[in-house]
Amino acid sequence: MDNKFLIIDGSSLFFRAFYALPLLKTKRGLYTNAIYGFVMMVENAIEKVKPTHLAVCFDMKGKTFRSEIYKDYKGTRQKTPNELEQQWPLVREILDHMNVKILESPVYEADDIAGTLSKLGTEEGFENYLLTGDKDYFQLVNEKTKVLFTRKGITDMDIMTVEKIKEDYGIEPLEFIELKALMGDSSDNIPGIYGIGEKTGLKLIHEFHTIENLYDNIDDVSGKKLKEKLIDGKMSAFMSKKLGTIVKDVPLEESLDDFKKVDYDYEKLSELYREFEFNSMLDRLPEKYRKEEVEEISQDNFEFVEIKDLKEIEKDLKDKKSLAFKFITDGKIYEDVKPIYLAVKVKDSEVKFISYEDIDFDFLKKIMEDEKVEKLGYSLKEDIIILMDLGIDIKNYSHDVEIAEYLLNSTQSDYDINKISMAYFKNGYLDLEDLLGKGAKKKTYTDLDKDDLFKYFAFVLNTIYRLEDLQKEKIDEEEMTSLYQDMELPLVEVLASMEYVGINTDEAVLDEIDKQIIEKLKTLEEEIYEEAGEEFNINSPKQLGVILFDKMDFPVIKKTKTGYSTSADVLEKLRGKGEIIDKILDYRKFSKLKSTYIDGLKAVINKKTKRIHSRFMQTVTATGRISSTDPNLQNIPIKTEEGRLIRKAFLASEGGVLVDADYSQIELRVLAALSDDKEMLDAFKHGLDIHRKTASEVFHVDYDDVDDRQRYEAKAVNFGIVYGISDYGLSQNLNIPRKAAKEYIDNYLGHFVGIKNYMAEEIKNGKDKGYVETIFKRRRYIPELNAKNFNIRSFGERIALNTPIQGSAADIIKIAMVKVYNELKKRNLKSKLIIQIHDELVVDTAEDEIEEVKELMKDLMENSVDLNVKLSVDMNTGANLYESK
DNA sequence: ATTGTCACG
DNA sequence: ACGTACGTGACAATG
Repeated sequence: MDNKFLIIDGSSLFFRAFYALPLLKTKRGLYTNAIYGFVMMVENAIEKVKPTHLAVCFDMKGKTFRSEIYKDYKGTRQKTPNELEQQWPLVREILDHMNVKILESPVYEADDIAGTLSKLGTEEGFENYLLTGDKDYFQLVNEKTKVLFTRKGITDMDIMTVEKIKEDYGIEPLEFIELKALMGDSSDNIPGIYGIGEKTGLKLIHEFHTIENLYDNIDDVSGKKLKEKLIDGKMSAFMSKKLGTIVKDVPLEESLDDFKKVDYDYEKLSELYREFEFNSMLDRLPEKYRKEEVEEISQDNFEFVEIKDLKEIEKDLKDKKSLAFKFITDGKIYEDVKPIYLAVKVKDSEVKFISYEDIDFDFLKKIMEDEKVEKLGYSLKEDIIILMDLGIDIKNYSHDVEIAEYLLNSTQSDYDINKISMAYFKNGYLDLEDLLGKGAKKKTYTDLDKDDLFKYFAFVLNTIYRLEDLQKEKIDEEEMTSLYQDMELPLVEVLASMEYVGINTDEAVLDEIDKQIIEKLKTLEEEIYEEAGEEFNINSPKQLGVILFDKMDFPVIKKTKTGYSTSADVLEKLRGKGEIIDKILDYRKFSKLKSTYIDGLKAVINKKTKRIHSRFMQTVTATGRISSTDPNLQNIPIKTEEGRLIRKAFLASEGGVLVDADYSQIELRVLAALSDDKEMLDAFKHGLDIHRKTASEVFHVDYDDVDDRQRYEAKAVNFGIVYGISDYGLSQNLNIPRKAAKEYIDNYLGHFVGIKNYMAEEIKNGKDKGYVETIFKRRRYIPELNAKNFNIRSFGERIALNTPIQGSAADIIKIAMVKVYNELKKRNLKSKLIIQIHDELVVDTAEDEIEEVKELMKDLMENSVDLNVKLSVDMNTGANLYESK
């Protein structure tokens, strides 16, 4: 058999792979796109060439002999991004396990080594293949040497032979050196001759073949301008030729025999591919090294039937007491938009579709409320809301693909079922975005062909079943089964109810406040223009910055990456230096109130019910908290009186009151429980004011002698502890010197030793395991903890400290929510849980149930969990949110 | 689509 | 020596 030598230009492939692919990231936060693309290209080339010999060449960092010739060589190269840098050692690790020889030199570049190898190969009569994305290699092509030139993407490859080069460029391979001498190379910062590009260059080389010959016959060049350019650039051309010529006699220790291809270390490769989540790579390995979970999805994934009578599923349900379902709808039922279809799949049966109008709702109610039939779904909250509207009380729903995936990795940006599917399976996907498009032209389900629509939802329902066991297994392995079944799944129904019920909102109250705000804004606007001496857009930070810092010469306190910072803390520091500052702060405040809380809220009041149905989201935050959108009801103003007035628009339902219950210091209590700090536990046990207690320790004064300022500062220290403290952060917050902040912290940790130890332990633990967890085993992976970059690592450490605290508090209130909701339901009370604000619950309470509700809320919230610290709940009632808080 | 700002816990 | 508090969502301006 003939010897075939595959020589790989590692550096160029690595860069090409990185820029050709989106930034892929593993669950642990490892970037893998360059590695993936690299391995893919190498494997493709190996498959194509079937080499007997193999080598990879890399550039090393630092200067090479070319820098001696021209100091600016590669001077235009930008710093490699961090995401790329990280992948570098991992590629080498893979190559090691592929048993490929890696060559690099402090003096020569990858192409010089490759040139030398191809020369060696040529001399021995090998067939040589150079795999690269760099055109420079064309000069190495000869009868025995071809270039595998990667094109756009990572799968396309051109095979460059002598003939192909002649055909494409009309010149000989070696003449590429001459061409580059003339046109230069911007990526390597080789100058060439100014004003000569590929076109002119090719024409000249075609005619004169070498630059020596060109300059010997310079008078034969047509065109005066061009001749001038050539004469002016002669030096540069010859230097560029030197720079652009690939060296072919780099001294090497290895002989060709050393590059003989050897078998891979499959065991190790399989391990790495798993870590990198390279499922398709695993498939290329011999059978016994493949990943078991990778499962082929076939076309039946998309099969379905349409039915006219829902009862057709009844016989299937006889054997399998399990079904997945999804309503297909373009809107919200509480906005009077009815679903178009219902998709159902009884386990192991075909997916069935039925028009919404054709549904026998009594039958639907029967199966949905049948405790013996388990239900599965994806984004079940949406479907439960629809069922609620139909008066159906779903029972025994046991899996929600979205919620499950969120528990497995809470830091993803979305939980699109197609993306989840791609992470578990190999093929057979349908992307909703491909179907509906995005942006302004986004279609609705109604716009789609019925066939496309059904195909997609058939995929969804089939995927729910395919994922069920895999996700549940993982959840079990990570000890989150109880968290999933006893907390998150029951909560889905609670959140569905909160969204469905909504909160009674009085638009007239908002209109009244609006009138006053409009007046205030008008006056402020005029006064600001007056002092600025011109009119401008006060809402534009850019324009405001110009007025304040260029025109009016206020001192610049802080800059953002685009210009001057005009944020409130900056303006705060400028207070007293001019009346305009206070006016801008006021203007900002009222402008915010108007846009977000007057206009914004008015726009989302349901016309028919006069209620606002905020969507409470369960899979958004990295810590386990719930979030609220459209509108966000978790950030209604309270800190300033003007803003707080907005709360008067949120009313109890007719004749009732709002009962508001909030946990007192829940995060600090959680911290006391987690750290088991004796002092802190003691303080809570004795019902002390925790900020006052902190102040007495930080400032070394008696508990009773703490003054207001000290308490205020101690409060900031406590916040800092919860956030993962830094002296700088505290100093900024309190506007005190960093040294003073450091002293506060040292005093604090010197006294609360349990907390100090806990913090160190938590960080170590996070670094070792790659994640931290809450009291109830909710997990958050923190790849930042092992970053080389100080800032990123510090950020990771603060996350490691904050997440267990914030997350455990979130766990606690979630448990309380489920208990309160279920108790209200069990007792058949009219009162409904309608809002959660992280440490606070609001129940829209019927008048005759007030005492009962207050009692049960306090009891269930304070005793929702069993901790070594007491939980304390404060209660308030009122006709509206202003009064109940 | 991104940035700056600001509302909340 | 590094430059920072943790977690969200909405809006207006601007690229």
